[in-house]
Amino acid sequence: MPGSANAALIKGLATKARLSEEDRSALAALPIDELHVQRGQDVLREGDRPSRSALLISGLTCSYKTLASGRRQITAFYHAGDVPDLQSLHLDVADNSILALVDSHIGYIRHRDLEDISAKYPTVSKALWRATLVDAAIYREWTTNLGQRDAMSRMAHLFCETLVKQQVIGLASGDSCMFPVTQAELADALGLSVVHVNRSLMELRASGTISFERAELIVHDLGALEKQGGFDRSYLHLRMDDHAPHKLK
Amino acid sequence: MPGSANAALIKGLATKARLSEEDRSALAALPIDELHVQRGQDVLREGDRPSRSALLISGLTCSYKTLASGRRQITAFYHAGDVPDLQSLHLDVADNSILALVDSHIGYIRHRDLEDISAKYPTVSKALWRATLVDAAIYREWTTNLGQRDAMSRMAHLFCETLVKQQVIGLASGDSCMFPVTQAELADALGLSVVHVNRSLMELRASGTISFERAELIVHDLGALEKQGGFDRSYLHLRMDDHAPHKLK
DNA sequence: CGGATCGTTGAGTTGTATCAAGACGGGTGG
DNA sequence: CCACCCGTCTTGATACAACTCAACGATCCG
Repeated sequence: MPGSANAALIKGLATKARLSEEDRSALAALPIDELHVQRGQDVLREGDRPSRSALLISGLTCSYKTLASGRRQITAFYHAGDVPDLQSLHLDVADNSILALVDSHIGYIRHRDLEDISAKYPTVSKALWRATLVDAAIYREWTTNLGQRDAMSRMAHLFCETLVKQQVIGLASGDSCMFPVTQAELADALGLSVVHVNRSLMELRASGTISFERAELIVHDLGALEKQGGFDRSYLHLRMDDHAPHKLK
Repeated sequence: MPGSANAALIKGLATKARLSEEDRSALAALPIDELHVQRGQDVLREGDRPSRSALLISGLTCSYKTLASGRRQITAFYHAGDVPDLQSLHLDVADNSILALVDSHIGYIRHRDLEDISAKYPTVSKALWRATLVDAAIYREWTTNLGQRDAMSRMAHLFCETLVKQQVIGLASGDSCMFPVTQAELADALGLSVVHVNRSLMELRASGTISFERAELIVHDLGALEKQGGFDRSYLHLRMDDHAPHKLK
């Protein structure tokens, strides 16, 4: 189905930047090579020099860094419509890897095509730039999350972020969404041990604010969860204006 | 002295992106309002909607976030030639504050002027974009640092980063540089308590790899420090080609 | 049925935080 | 010039959050 990849791109970008009709039709014409990657497969490896960026059409990916010690830090999760390595457009060698956490559908967009469209449509260029700036804002928030909050709050914060991101792209139903990560992956994202993730998770569940089973996150009390995580969505820089009221609380 | 601010900007950008002669002369003509800020003064506050970005001409600034709990996370340090809030060019409301850690000299560049120059000189636009991408890469590394390394290694990593950044802009003499931060500020950057920063610092000093007194960082054994911190400069995406061999090890 | 992955639990250890207090130095005002 | 204050650094004692190691249970799948 040609164009579905472009639709995902446009939808994702639209949550991060303003797109005119002209921008949309230009983006709709962008050539995108689609392919499937299986769970556990790397989409990009640290040190690569890609000539194209990977759009996530469906599924879930993360970027991560591996240390000499063998430890791993997940630095971000990406959902449908995100371009996890958009920065590779201008940063020649990748400083992180990207991994599919579940079977995913991705689309490759050649850097040359991105540069062409950027040159021709300044507002598209601005939108892409802005998308990378939003990613950066999220990294800042993660740094803060890891540096200042304890295990429970960190986890609550991550769950809030995940829910909101998916609500915005219409992948959540009410206050629940799919989040197919193992506790080991949560541990790597939160800078905690697996055991401690397990305990914090059970504590969160016991408090009645969330359920998290079989890859599904159900938030029973978003207010409580946001409070617990010190979550304030403004760092996501969402464009709420023309976005339908996705049950904005 | 007109132009010294522009020179700082060009020098800083040149470490992060390739600039043609044409780019340089365009940047040299950019209007920049200079002013001094005193130590402890905010250059920008979370929630602001600036219409200009702040170039750091001399001194030291950091970006930080304050939590409801009163805790604070420093998310980055900025040196001469950096533009700490360049992202505000496209991100309307600031999600962090910026603070002068010592008396500093900064220059304001109007967003309108940046947009004009970007429209006219695509390679300048690309250079600015790339500068924000390098910042993002550093945030990713910090997330990893906070999530995966223990106190000593975190600190070693930060010292390596600080030294290398200053070597690149010519502010270091050999393997030492000024780094006028208090231990409390280090604590906020590293996600540690002041007491623990003090102890880790003394341990680092005792190991003979560094000295850190009266705002001066002296690295006696860079190899050992890099090893301790698991430091690999590639995430800084430095352009080493036309940069004089600043004692590149 | 056996193996693999993932989640859960227990026990003991370690890294880091907190609280508290003293030491040092630079600046200010009497 | 001294006395004092304030910010910073240092040190000790204690508490706790999070880690490690180890084992077991539950699923799922071939």
